Amino acid sequence: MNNIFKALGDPTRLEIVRLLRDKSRTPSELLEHLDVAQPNLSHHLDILKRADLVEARREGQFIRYSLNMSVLDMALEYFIKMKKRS
Amino acid sequence: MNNIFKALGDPTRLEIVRLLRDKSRTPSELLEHLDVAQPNLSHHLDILKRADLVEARREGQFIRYSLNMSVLDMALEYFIKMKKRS
DNA sequence: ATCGTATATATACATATATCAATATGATAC
DNA sequence: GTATCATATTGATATATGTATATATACGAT
Repeated sequence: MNNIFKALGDPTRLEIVRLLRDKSRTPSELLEHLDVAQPNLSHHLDILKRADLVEARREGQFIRYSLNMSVLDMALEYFIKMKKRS
Repeated sequence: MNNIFKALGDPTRLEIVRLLRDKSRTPSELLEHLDVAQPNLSHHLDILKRADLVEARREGQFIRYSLNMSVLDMALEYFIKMKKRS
């Protein structure tokens, strides 16, 4: 659980998640909206992938990244449970 | 927003939040449940406080920490909105 | 079919910075 | 003076970012 938050605890990655919220995108598409170097983006995507927040699937020449909703559900559940106890 | 996640992205702090979910506690009470040195706990509490996740109020000799529910609501909202777009 | 080239993405490496944990010290309330 | 808690400092480790390089795919020419 803390890995999910850790992955979200960076402004660039939070922005990536925001962009993927609308639709799945390729790294090069993401680069158009972000002010980071390409290898840097690649690294952030790797962290998000390892936290299971995003999924990658190859589409020919491209790789398409999308949000993993089930992990986002877990995070949502976390806060819902927190409320219940209070 | 990313500061909230950043604050939650550490196992010790997540455990502190879990403990405060039940009831507000003083640092010395928290220490009974955590395997960290006192100054270390103090530092973690400071991070949580700066992220507005917890509030501190002095009670004589003690300081009582409690969860700030409104910020937790914000986090909850964040994930709810994420779902809506998908 | 393979060779060369362009494009998309990842990896390696170096470096700066941030984070964490431990120890020591300081401040406040009793 | 003692208990509770915070702050400062230090050192180790992790993280973020940039540059350079490598890998994978696509595609056209031969």
